[in-house]
Amino acid sequence: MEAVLPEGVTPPGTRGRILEAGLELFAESGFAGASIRQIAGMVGINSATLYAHYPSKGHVLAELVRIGHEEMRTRLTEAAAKTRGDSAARQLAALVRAHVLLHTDHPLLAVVTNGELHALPPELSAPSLQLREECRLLLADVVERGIADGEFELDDPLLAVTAIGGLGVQVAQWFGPALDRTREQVADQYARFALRIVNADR
Amino acid sequence: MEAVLPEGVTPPGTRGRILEAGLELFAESGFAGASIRQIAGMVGINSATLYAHYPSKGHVLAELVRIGHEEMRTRLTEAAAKTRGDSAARQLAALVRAHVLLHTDHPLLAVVTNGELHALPPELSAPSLQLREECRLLLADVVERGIADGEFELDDPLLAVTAIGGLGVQVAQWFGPALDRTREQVADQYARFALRIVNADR
Amino acid sequence: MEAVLPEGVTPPGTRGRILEAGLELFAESGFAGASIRQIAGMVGINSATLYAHYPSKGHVLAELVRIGHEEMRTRLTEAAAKTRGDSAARQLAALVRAHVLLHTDHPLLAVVTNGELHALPPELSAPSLQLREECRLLLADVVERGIADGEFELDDPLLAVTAIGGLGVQVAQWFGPALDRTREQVADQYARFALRIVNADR
Amino acid sequence: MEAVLPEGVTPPGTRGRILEAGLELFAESGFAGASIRQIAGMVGINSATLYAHYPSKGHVLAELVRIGHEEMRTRLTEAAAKTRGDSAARQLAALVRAHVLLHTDHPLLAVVTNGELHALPPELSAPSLQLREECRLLLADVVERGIADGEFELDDPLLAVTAIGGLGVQVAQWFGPALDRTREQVADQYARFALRIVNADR
DNA sequence: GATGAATGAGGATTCATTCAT
DNA sequence: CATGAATGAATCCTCATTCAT
Repeated sequence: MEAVLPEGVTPPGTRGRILEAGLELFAESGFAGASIRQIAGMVGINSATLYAHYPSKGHVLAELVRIGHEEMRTRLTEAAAKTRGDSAARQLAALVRAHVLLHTDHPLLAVVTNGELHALPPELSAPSLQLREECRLLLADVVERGIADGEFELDDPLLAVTAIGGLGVQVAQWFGPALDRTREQVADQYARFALRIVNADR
Repeated sequence: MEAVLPEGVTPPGTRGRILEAGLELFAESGFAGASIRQIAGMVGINSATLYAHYPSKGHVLAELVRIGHEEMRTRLTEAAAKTRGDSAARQLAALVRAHVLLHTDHPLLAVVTNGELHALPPELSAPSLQLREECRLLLADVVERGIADGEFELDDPLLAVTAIGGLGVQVAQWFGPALDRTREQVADQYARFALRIVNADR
Repeated sequence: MEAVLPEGVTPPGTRGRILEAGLELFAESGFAGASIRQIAGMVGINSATLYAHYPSKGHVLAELVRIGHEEMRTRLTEAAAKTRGDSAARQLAALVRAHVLLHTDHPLLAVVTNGELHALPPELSAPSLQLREECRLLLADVVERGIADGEFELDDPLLAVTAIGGLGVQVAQWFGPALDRTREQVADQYARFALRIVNADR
Repeated sequence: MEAVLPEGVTPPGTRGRILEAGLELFAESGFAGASIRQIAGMVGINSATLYAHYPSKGHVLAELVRIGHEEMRTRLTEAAAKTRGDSAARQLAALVRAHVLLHTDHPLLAVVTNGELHALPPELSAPSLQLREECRLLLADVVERGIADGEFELDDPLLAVTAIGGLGVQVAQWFGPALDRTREQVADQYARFALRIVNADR
């Protein structure tokens, strides 16, 4: 699978190509399993040259993780903003659609962002953890509003939020050209699943 | 988190302790990130001694992955057997409950089983991939039966099966004593989410 | 004994010093008995640095074996060329002299070249084996010509060629400053022995 | 090539099988290149069991080297004894025949005996070095007698002795079923070569 | 920016050997 | 006699990183 970073955030030139190579290799082999020489080899530079662009292997991962989380925050925030004032159901659907599309559009980035965060020292992972919590709150707020409005019906809202978030995350594990569904089809279906989970799809 | 292997499958003595240490370390750092010396250190043996029990680091992982997939197959098969003849909804609930409980009871094993399979050479991963497909079919069959019986209502059964499967898998990422929910509570809620996804919870 | 490589073929700098150290140690302890750390220690570098110059221990041996065989081919070919048109006896003497001098001048290289070839994987030893066969043919042709011309008298030319070749090879086992013979003296005597073996020294 | 030890000297049972396996492996890979586990594996015993028969890997080699040198001494002494009173030429021929036959009959043993002696600590190699010198003297004496009797004509007897000895040693490198010569044919030819070297074959 | 050479630490694995059973 | 488990030392080699050029 090709490593695609979100538009506009990839640094130009060698820096960007290092990031793309790192993304692909970290996704495939994990942070520990990918070597600086592999990354450099994929970029076509000497491994020492990498240090002219990033101070360490960890900083390459850190930038990827940051980009991944920022992209998530951006997309979810936009989705929430665009549906401000709509019913909780419509807003939830928009959030889930955005979340799923994030994972269909950047599956490798999602895999690295979610799966390799543990490899970062706390001071590098902290900002990402905060973004993640922000996003969770975005979702949780909508669910709570839906309950308050009587739109949703849930015994355990926290588990519902967790489940709906998990649904989207899993998409990165399997979405690809092998599947004969478009990103839109998956997003629509998953939004519907979410509405059903909160019992808004009656 | 303590590394707990399913009952009855842990080899006795040093072999079993190696497996437990490997489970914990592979879950925490990934296959490449965990060293043979770390594993041996956790067991309290010299790293060379490990080779009296397993021919390579990969074989330790392979056995863990095999155990994980066999436990999944066992539990799902049992759940299906116990509900043979029941309505598709009851059977789906039983399968999801079993799937979720697998992930609450052995979260580390699930993380390793799902996340480190790629580190195995194909000949060691093939048997596990087949078990995984078996389990997917178990779930898919129930969903199809539910549709045929008019119990379930779904536009895209394949995506629903994927989503329901993904729900359970994600549980391993967060379930733990920090959460004030019992394994049973999570399983019940998730079973209900699954029924809602297939629109059987009307 | 000091490890002396043929003039002009030693790579400059560290690469060459690695080769010389390898030569000495492989000759003394065999390929398996010499460690990469010993070689590096003799050169005065870290053992990891060796891999900046050769991809593996085997490649160090391979280059030595290649140099040894090429030097043999060069010397024998030159000797044959310089005596083109001479009698078979004179040409045989020239070949044996060249062969013996090769072994007095580079005894360690000969020991490694002949004795450690088996340690190389086939794809690395094949070129050397071909050079060796070339040299054997050079000798065999002269002997056959001598027989055809009536200069030599032999029941079993193949065994004679083998014996004469073997004579030279053995020189590397004992020639050294301890012996009070010069390289020229040994070469002259051995050339004479060869002529006697083919019964040209009547 | 099968590892054949001289008759009557192989210890019975496991001890002997260890010796044969060691012979084969030391000949193929050198002392350092052959492992105790390989030897044990070839014998069909656990590697620890080997220590019930030999106190160390070095002692296995030491016994092989001792057997090899004793066999050489035995055969050469017998050849000399059987030709006591004969002309120097006949005795030289007998010695060379015996020497060559030793190397056709036990090529692996010769390779190990000559090529791996350096791997032994001095106190284990000393006895063998003495046997070797004994054999050299046997040959040197005959050559000197031939010169004194006027049978042989040599400028440099020492080199001649070395050359004739070397001839035989080399036989172990190539003699085998691939060659369409019998052991007797090789021995006869080489004896003749030796006589020619000393110029007794006029 | 880029590189080749260098390094100390550590990787997985094998070594010869020991010992309780 | 034989073994399985154990070990400390050593194996080859790769690691991330540095630095002079």
